[in-house]
Amino acid sequence: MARDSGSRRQGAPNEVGDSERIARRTLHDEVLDRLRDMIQEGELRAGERIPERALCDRFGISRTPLREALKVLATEGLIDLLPNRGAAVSRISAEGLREAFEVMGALEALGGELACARITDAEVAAIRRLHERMVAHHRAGRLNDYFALNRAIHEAILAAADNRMLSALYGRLRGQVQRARFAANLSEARWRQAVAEHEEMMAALDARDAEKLGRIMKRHLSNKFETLLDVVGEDQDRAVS
Amino acid sequence: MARDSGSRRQGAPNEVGDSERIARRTLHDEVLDRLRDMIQEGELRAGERIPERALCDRFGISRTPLREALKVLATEGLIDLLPNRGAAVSRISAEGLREAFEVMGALEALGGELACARITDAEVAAIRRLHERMVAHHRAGRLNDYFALNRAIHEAILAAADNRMLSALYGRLRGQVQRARFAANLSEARWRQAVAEHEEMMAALDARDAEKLGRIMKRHLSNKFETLLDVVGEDQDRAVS
DNA sequence: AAATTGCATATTGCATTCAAAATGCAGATG
DNA sequence: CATCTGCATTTTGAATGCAATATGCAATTT
Repeated sequence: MARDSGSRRQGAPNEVGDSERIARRTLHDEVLDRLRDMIQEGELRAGERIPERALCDRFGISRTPLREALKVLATEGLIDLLPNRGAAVSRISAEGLREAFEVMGALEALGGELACARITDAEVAAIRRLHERMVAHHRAGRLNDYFALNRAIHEAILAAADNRMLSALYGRLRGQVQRARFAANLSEARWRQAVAEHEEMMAALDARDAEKLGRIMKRHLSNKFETLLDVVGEDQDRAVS
Repeated sequence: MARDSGSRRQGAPNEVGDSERIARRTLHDEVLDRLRDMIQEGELRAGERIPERALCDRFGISRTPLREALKVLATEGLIDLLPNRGAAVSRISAEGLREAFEVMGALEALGGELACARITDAEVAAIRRLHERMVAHHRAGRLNDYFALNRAIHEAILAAADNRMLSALYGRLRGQVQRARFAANLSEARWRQAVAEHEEMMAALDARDAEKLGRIMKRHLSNKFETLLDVVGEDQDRAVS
């Protein structure tokens, strides 16, 4: 297929900062990350077909590594594989969104509970600082900064839970869900409520009250889902993303 | 590669009972299931290398669909992919097992809670019958039958929770974990305890007490993990499976 | 004799090729 | 005029081929 040069390339050299080690990624891995991003960033829209050939040309690779990446994306739930008919970016139904949020709620709660048992004082202090900054962003109405800190806090708690499987699973679900960018619209009331819940979370975390933190985080996520439904509107059948 | 016949085969026709629809599965799907089984059944042991060529010969397929299946198994966590060095059945560390059980506990609890809200009387009655049969197996000391019913009960509760994502996730984790066949040895004391917990579960389910059922199921799984650790022994570093 | 180097072999990653299924469209049929 | 049939085109599924990396072994050096 006369590619840029007939020779082998060997992955973007060293994207991680790991200075000694020479990073040598495989093409399918690279493509996988790239496609995941494209889907999550909305560059590929839900329901959109993914013709193999077009992407191959775009990435300058052959179909083999691309197809391997597609199989993986399918198991991650980001695309649907229609036998003999190619791949399409998966649509998330309102139903699927509910399911994802229910599971994420349970995972967040678990993260909170485990974190209470395992977190160090220093880590709590660090999260506290993130929290203060987040509250400041709320006061100033800086939604994007608020979301960034919000996410950082949830990730810090998960990290403190010291369960890689949990973090990985949660990350995957968030990836599936965040395509529904309810984020953009958030009523002032909902926003205040979310911040209040975060205050509660901090209190429970300070007290190392696992039960309580778990409950709050579960409720927090449940409310997040309600917010999303508000934004999406009433028709339950419409694909959300 | 001179296969059995140069021609295309088209998957085992119609393994599902779906009588009208002609099932036409792809090779990689078929291989995927087959490999998953082989790993979970212990036909491929943990740590064992998986040379592509050997499996291709064995299945009578080319490397392409096999490699696609391997990529998927890797994302499912059943195998590790070493760049340029092939695949190996993943070892589960005691650490990984703990993580998996923590997550499964949260998922079971969620399943129980949701089930309480959504389950019908008929479904409860059906689970009750499964429960009675399971108890009978316990009394008679039929471990395998007990396990079968045990699993059926947990699956029925999950099904009643009406959350496909939850069921799928749980199934995957169980797949990773069940290779550690602690099942075989189970002290009488532990067994009695498990049955007692199931009694509690039934009571909570009858009362539709979501909180309580969730708590019990979480503890149930936590105990299951303890049991496993008993069997595995004390050295934390040894790979369990 | 142990360690190291160089080479032959085997295995993996990817590109390419070939076959089967799906898609689109023109003409035929009612 | 709408629908159906048959063929050409496109696209997917799988096999094969080729280059690069890893592996194993023997000869060499100290």
